[in-house]
Amino acid sequence: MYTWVVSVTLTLGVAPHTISKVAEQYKALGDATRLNLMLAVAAGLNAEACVCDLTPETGLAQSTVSHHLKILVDAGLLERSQRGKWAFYSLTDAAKKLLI
Amino acid sequence: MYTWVVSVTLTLGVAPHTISKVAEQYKALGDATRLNLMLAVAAGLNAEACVCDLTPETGLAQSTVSHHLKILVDAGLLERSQRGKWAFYSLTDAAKKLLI
DNA sequence: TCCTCGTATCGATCAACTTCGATACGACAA
DNA sequence: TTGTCGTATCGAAGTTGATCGATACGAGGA
Repeated sequence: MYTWVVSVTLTLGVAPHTISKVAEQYKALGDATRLNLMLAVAAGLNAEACVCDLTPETGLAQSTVSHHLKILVDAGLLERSQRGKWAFYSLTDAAKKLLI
Repeated sequence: MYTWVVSVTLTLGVAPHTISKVAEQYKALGDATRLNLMLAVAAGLNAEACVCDLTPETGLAQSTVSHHLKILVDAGLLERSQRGKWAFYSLTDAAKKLLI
């Protein structure tokens, strides 16, 4: 009984093995703290931000913010680039497509 | 230090009090089982499906499927309509906008 | 080299989530 | 009314997740 799977693949272009990856991205965005982090990065100068700026925004511990950022990077929604002592995060193309 | 919040409100149209609602929708989609349920509903005849059809698809217990459907309804992604003994679920407009 | 600062990782704690079986509810048929 | 069938709710068990403080790591400056 995989008829609906075939239909989805054809009409929506979603292959079964990519569903878990998409679910991972949705799950990463499905937390108010992480969604705020994404919006803060998007609103930052040059659409990027470092942990030192993000941490005060959230009111959470620095280790917690770093943990959330890692989840977003693993989901393919953020990119990390080290410049000097600072780590800058920016949105990936996949994130821009997902965020409205 | 709410400058970025204002910026987001203006450029993306996301008011702070709606962020948690959006996060709830993303969280609802951030589960492979629920994402499959959404796709199964979308691929169903007339873009709707009843629990009796959905349960065999997932391989999970009927009570578990019913629980996931409730989460999707609470998030505003599915609509429930009772017809006779059967409960039919269909996608809301919000869900159609979120799913690519 | 040694120290400082920004960031990541670790371990623990508490809350939230997923799943199940059992059971209750509601609509229809006999 | 009584029984059956589809669905929702409940309670419990095990898993996952969010958060923190402490600490380790790494780059730059003194």
